[in-house]
Amino acid sequence: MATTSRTTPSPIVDPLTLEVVELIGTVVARYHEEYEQAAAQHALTGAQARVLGLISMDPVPMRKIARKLKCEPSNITGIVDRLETRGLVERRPDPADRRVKLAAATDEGRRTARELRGSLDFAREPLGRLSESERTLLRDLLKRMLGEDVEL
Amino acid sequence: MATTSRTTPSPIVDPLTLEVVELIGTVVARYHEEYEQAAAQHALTGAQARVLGLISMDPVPMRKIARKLKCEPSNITGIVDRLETRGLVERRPDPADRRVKLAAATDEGRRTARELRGSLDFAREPLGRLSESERTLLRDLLKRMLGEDVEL
DNA sequence: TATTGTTATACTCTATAACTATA
DNA sequence: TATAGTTATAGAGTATAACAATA
Repeated sequence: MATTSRTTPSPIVDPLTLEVVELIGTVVARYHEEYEQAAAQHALTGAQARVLGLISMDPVPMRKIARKLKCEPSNITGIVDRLETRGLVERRPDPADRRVKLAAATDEGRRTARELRGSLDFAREPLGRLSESERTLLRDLLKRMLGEDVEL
Repeated sequence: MATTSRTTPSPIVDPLTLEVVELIGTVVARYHEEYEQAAAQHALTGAQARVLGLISMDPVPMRKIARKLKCEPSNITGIVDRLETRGLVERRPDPADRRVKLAAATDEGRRTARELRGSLDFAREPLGRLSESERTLLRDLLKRMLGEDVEL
């Protein structure tokens, strides 16, 4: 212990809400940890894994990837460069607009993306502790929390 | 296309679980977005805000900060350097062990940390959509999910 | 003129390894 | 010898600004 600095619990938020926020913080930390770990198993960074996952179904214009990842388009250039060097992604022209380049997963890229999804333990480990009805409840609560109108 | 049968070791996950995982992904994204935004309002990076929040109550040894943030100790040096330059953090000797340096928030650092907590809308905005009983339910579900034994 | 992707630049975060000063 | 913190280094992500090709 050190200085006796009393910290004021800022805005008036009830203890229950604070507890839920803290729990969500724990979930967020756990989620990220597992995601980075799964990516690392394939020698990918988190950003690379996210981009690969994003384009693994259909080719996506560079600009659109940036919007989805909420970052500047110039960053995507580098990330796709590294994925392309590894043979997981390739750039294709867009027949409709010659300014656009589509980032598309190669066969190996799709395989890696699939394995990546599979190795995400988050579905099994923590969620496995809940029964089906509990998972349904959790789903509806999260949906309501995120703005979707769900009857509970 | 891999013709071998070992294509996907991914476990058969039911649609409900997948939906919950996806929802959690959305929560994680929203949480991060808000956190970075709150940090940016104080011209801090996410890592800086996390460190500042961590030491805002009591001084913490550099090594311990690294453990909490799950990163290498050498990284903390730089982050604390930048916080120190801004006058938000100071390094203090540990009377008990002269090898140890304690990172401690200054008065301004504590004020910033408090404002940071206050500007985290995550408590108000999404959680505000839930009633108190729903929040209680969510809390218990998250607790169970995270391993704490709770009777539901 | 506006948009797409890229390049160049600078900063931060990250891990690794080597160093110092203590223990 | 072992530990705490630092330095040096390199790679990656990020934002900004300027650029070429295309619309």
